[in-house]
Amino acid sequence: MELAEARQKFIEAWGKLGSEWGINRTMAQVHALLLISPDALTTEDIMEQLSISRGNANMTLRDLINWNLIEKQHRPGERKEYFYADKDTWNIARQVAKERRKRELDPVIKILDELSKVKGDAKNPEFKTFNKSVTDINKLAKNVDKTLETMIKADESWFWKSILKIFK
Amino acid sequence: MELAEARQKFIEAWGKLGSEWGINRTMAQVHALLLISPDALTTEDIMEQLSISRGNANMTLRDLINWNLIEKQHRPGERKEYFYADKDTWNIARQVAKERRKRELDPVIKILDELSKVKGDAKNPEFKTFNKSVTDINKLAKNVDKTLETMIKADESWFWKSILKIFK
DNA sequence: ATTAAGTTTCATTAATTTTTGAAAGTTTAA
DNA sequence: TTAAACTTTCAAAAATTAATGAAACTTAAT
Repeated sequence: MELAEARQKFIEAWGKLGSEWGINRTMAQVHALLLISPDALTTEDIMEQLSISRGNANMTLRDLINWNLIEKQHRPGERKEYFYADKDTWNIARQVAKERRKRELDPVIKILDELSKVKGDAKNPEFKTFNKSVTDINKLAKNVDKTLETMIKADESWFWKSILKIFK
Repeated sequence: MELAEARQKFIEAWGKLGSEWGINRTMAQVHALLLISPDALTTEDIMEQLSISRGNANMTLRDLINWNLIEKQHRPGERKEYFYADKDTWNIARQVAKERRKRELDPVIKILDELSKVKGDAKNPEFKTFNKSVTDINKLAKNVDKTLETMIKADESWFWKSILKIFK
């Protein structure tokens, strides 16, 4: 396979995975493109290589910056802005984990905590079932939360060494 | 908070979380409703409680069955079909992990394996960057895959005890 | 065989999400 | 200042995804 074709496939695959996981396809594709670009790219480069509009490119780049996955670079004597992606896969994974935890898991845990407190008649099957499901899911969510917390702080080789050791 | 209100909130929260993770909101809500229902429900019950159409209810229930999250039940002397959700949270988590791994992670690993094999000029920065990103992501994806594999097979208390022990 | 109860399908409609592109806004150098 | 280079915004359009509901289908009891 030619490098050009392989690059294209990578961008597509990353875009597809992104969209299956609630991340807009273009955002994932722009990220993929930057990941395999040795040098920082301009908005124009990105628009051209992915055939997307200026508005779309701009919004997407802003989002990626907010997720801390790419950074703006400036070059002396130039007005243009360049965008560069952090190439450290472990940083990327941690960053994504961090953002999604904050935006999605934490709010749910907050609600589950509240719902765990709801009181009711211990004889009422409807209450019992509700209570058990909520409590159980809450516990699971908290375990996931703690694990993510550790992962976010952890050094990559240590993390996988530890995980894979128990699971060998 | 009243039980009825709490149930409503739970259904909403589960629906929202689902949609953020690429699972259709209605599917997550039907699952939530069944999770907090002590007895199996009919299509009619579900249509009514969530105000959705018969077609939508039917498709959603079929999907949930395919994900192995709910089961059809029949009662002697009755034509109606009843739907009942597995209430074991750990089973649910494993089941979801299993399905998403099969549908989403495995195909990406397959592509990454192919892309890792692409040969190129070791002096070409474009090739070097591509190769490094693909190889690194591939390693990460395989570690995740192994961890999921273990989780899918594991007993809950063992799994969290092991994980949280290293991370305490 | 007929019918009534229940289930499934799928073309159409509705809702949501994403993208466009032109206009407005900013910045910097002359 | 002015104007060129570049960035941002956002209303409208397009694309995608989900939901509806009526008709077709299935099943089982009479």
